[in-house]
Amino acid sequence: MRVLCVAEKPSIARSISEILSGGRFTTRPSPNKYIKNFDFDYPQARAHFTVTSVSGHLLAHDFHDTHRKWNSCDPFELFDAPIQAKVPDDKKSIERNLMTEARGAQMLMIWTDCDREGENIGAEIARVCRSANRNITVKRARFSAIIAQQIHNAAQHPAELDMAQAEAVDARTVLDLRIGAAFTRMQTLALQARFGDALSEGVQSYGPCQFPTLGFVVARYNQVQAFVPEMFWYIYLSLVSPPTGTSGGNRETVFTWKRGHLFEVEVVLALYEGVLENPMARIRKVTKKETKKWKPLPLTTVELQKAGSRLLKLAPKKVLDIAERLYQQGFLSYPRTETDQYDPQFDFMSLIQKQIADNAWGNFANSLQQGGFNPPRRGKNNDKAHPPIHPTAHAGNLVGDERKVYEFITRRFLACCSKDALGSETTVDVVCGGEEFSATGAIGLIVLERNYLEVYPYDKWNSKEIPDFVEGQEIMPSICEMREGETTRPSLLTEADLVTLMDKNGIGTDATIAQHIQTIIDRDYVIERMEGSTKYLVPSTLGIGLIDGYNDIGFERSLSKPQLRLYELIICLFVHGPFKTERSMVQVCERTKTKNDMLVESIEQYKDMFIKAKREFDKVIEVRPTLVFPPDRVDGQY
DNA sequence: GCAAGGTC
Repeated sequence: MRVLCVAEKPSIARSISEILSGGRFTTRPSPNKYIKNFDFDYPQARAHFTVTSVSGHLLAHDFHDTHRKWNSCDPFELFDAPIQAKVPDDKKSIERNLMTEARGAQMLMIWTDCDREGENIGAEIARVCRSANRNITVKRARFSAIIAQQIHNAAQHPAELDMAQAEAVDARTVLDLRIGAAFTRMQTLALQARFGDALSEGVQSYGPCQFPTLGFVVARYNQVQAFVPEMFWYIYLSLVSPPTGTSGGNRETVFTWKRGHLFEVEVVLALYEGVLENPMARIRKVTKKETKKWKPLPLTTVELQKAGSRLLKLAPKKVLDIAERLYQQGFLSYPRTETDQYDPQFDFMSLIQKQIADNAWGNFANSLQQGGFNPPRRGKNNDKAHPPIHPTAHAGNLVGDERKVYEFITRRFLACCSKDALGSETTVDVVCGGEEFSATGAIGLIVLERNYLEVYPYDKWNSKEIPDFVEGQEIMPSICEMREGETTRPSLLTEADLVTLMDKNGIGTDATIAQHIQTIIDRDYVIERMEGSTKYLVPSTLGIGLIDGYNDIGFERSLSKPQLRLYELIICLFVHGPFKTERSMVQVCERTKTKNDMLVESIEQYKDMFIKAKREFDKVIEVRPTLVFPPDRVDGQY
């Protein structure tokens, strides 16, 4: 029997071939320069295998020519306009390859990633192969890691494609296109009609991911604007001790007030006067305990992007692009992963070995090999497809940002394989005039073993010595004052904050979060502002106008707030059928519609929102154009 | 000139 195996990407096709053939396969070119066909016998299944791949989705969806031109129709028609799925020109060679290979095979085995999109790509592959060979048997190999045992098992016990998941992705695709195109054209054309091309250049896009993303930025901005500082008062108590042998200058030990700070000045004043009456402080308790600073978790895509923004000062999109390049050069593992736990069989030692050559961290790698190795911590996430991001080869010649990203990932990997840092923390509890104070944490810390910190300078943990105190000892504070302060304004969002929010709310995927942030910047909805060394995201007048505008309309289901997107409901229905657990879904599901009814109904809901939005949109830009553009632009001085 | 999702 001849079996045609098709993976989602060329690298997986090669890995599968290596494992199943034990390294004995022949390679044939395909009409596509990135894709190779691998041939070998697989006696375990008494078959001849050909393994090839696609490169992500084969099909692209768009409207017909009759609706593709912006002025060809009212944007509203896009909710019902026919959508065609076709193989774009640059993928035609991939399609040709599949058809040729399918003609000579009795079985098609789908090896796409085991996620929803993978199921959909699998269905695309099956359609193409069946068009060339209508009798071909279609099977699905299920695997969660590129490990020999799993790959063999998948090859020998193939299952079926999950068409429900594949259809759910079709629903998502169609909804994204309809909603995105309709709202984008409506917004853009309305602004152009009111302000002309010169004022309103570019595209004012709407998308079910980019708008909630913008919504986060605007919500934080509004919080910052609405903030009113509040006064508070507290008692400041400290002891200044003379310098010791090693440290120059006086050392001040601050005892923080157990009450923190209070907002009633009279109350603090009364307590403070009590302290002043009897200012001698008595050491109530001295506690010394071992403490740890935990080494970092194995690296996921989202964490890489956050760290890249916070530590390396690179935009999330840029970090991901660089990681992708390094992956293609063979320096890194696959950079899009949600997994923060290593497989128990993972071969750490040979990867650590490869880093011994490095000038900066080679010695540390060596120490891990000489008994310093400890298994990495295990996080809670596993996408069952890819391991955490780690270096796969030593790269000595990188420069600039590539070097920075590679260095971070490598140091992170070595840190994961090391030990937690150990320290000893002293807490001193003090009573003064009936009030309790204590000095603790960073103040009384002695770092005993730096361990992973030696290779991971991104974490800071430094000793801060505290004078020796004895229980029962009485001291006269050097400073005992009532001080005042103000609550501080929340800060604007950073890119790292935004990545966290999107991740938590399920906006986009690990591979697309960075793109959505880039989109709202490219659209001039958001401006990056540097303050010191931190980059903050500030919404533009346009961004605020759009979000506040939609919020003011008061949709039942907001177009701008993070939420379970409507089509997520449909996907759930496609995949699981009606369910009753989550409240937000109950309304929809109790009606027990069929899947197609659901799709039609949700399009109807979006149509209603569209009509309302268009009406309000026209009204807003007519009556208060400054909500959309800055006053100087509206007045023509721009 | 529109979306979001794959990947090269």
